Amino acid sequence: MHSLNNLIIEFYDKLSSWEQSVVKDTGYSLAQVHTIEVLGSHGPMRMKELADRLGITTGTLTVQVEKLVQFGLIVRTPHEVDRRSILVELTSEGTALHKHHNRMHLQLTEDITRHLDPESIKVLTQSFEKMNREF
Amino acid sequence: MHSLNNLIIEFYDKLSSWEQSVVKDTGYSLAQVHTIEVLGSHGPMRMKELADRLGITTGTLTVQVEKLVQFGLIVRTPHEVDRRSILVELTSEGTALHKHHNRMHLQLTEDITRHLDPESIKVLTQSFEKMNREF
DNA sequence: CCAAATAACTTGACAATCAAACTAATAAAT
DNA sequence: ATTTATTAGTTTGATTGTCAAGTTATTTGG
Repeated sequence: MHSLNNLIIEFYDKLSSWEQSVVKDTGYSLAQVHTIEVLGSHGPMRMKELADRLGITTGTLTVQVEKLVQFGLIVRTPHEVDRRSILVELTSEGTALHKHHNRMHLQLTEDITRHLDPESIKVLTQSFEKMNREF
Repeated sequence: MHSLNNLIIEFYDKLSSWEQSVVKDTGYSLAQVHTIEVLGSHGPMRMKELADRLGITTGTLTVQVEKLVQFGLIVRTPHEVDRRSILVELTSEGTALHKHHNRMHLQLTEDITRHLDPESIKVLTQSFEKMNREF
């Protein structure tokens, strides 16, 4: 258990470093790419929901979104029923960035699992499913 | 492979959120606790090495270390042979913080793996070992 | 209908960060 | 051995990410 704990911490650290270097190559900041990632994987959403998912306040997000709009990565559209809200969604350029980032992630997953046999990958997948449920 | 990739991303996200909330409870910042963690798990080291491990510049670290010294979590001692260098190490209070944080991590690991059978834990451990080697 | 809650925005104040310039010490080259 | 280049750490100035608190517009609940 102790060693598994250390391995998880090490895994997390290495993933952080990897993410940082991959993001740097895009020319956008970590916070910016993270925002794109959330929108890309969950679809358009309100400011409030996006802020919650990112773990930041809506005040911070307002500024962040402003920049991403200027970059042409996202657009703001009024919410159809709630006029207080606005929907944030990716432009085609934002979608392209998300897809690119996703491909990097997939490539990493392939790279780090290349010495695992099919049975281990199966157990690993099931274990991640169970662990993710317990957070 | 695709689903494993998504599970890893989800795992990473959840671990990030967990870390953020656990760190917030300590009253110290994420960057500060991270510094303590590295010193706690690798022992005293020079500024340069610490900066490299944290993925920041020595300029940033100088400021960061200054604060941690003021908090009484770390101390600076001159390097015995290289007079350009400084060794940074945890005080007993810093060590206590590290131990506390470590216990939180261990508890989390126990919590998220509680529905895994011993054989899965074994495979999971081996898989993490192999994956960590491939980064 | 009105009070309370909610969504987004604005502003002011800090952290954290980097790059570049700087000092001191060591290592390398000739 | 003397000079040159490299390395360790610090300082400074600018930028980014962040929050808390206050603002406005809208919706919801009593």
